[in-house]
Amino acid sequence: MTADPCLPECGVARFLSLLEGPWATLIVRELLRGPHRFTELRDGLPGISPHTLTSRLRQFERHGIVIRTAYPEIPPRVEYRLTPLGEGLRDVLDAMAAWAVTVPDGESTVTA
Amino acid sequence: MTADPCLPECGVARFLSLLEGPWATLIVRELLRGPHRFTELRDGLPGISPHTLTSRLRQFERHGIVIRTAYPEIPPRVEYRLTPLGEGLRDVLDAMAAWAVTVPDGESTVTA
DNA sequence: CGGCATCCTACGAGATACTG
DNA sequence: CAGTATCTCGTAGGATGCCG
Repeated sequence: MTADPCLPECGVARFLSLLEGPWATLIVRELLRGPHRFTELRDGLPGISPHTLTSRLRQFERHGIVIRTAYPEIPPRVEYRLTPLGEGLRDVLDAMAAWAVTVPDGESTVTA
Repeated sequence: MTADPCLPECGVARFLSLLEGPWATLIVRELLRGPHRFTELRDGLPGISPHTLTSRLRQFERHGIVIRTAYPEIPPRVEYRLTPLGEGLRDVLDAMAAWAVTVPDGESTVTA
C-alpha cells in the first residue's frame, strides 16, 4: 500500500485504512452489542492479546469510532462505547455476515 | 488469530478469513466493474506488485470468488471474472463506501 | 482491573529479475 | 502479455512482565 497520509478518495479504501487488521472488525462486532469493558472484550475475542486489543482500541479512539470512558473507582473500570460514526458500521458488518452465509462450507483450505 | 482450519461460525469472521489483506478487497472492487485482464487489474491498482496480485487472485480462485480464463492466443490473454459468489460482495463493498462518506476528513493521522 | 513496555514472529506486500 | 522466483521489509499481532 502507498500509505497515503490522507484518507483515500475511494470509499472502500477509506474503510480499509480505518479497519486495518483482522481483529479490528471483530472488535467492532463486539462493540455493536453494546458498551463493553476491557476484559469483556477480551473474553469475547478468544485469542486476542491485550496488546492488540489496546492497540486497535486506541486507533478507533483517534478515528472517532469509539469513546473511552474511565471511571476513577476502585477497582478501576473502563468502558468502550461506539460513537454514532462507529454505530454506522453495523450496516457493513451486516452485509459481511449476509454474504458469508452464501459461502459454501469446506472449500477453504484444501478442497482435497 | 487462532488460524482455524475451517471457516469460522461468525459471518463477519468468515468474510475476514477470505478477504485478508488490504489489497484483496480493492481487487474485488475492480472486478465488480466487470471482467479484467491481468494488466488492467494492475493498472487499476496503483502500487500493487504482480506478486501480490497473483497471490490474491489465486486465493480468490481457490475460494470460488473469481474464475480465471486463459485464452491460448498470441499474445496470451487471461481474463478474471467474478463468480456469482464474488458478485455477492457488491453489497458489502457498497456498505463500506456508504459508511466511508460519513467519516469526517482529516481526522486520520495526526489531528494536530 | 486495565493497561503499557519490550521483544519476537508471521505474513502480506514491494522490488527486481527472469520465463512461456 | 501474464506470470513465477527470490529476497527483503513493514506492520499486525503474540508472549511475557510490570505498573497505577
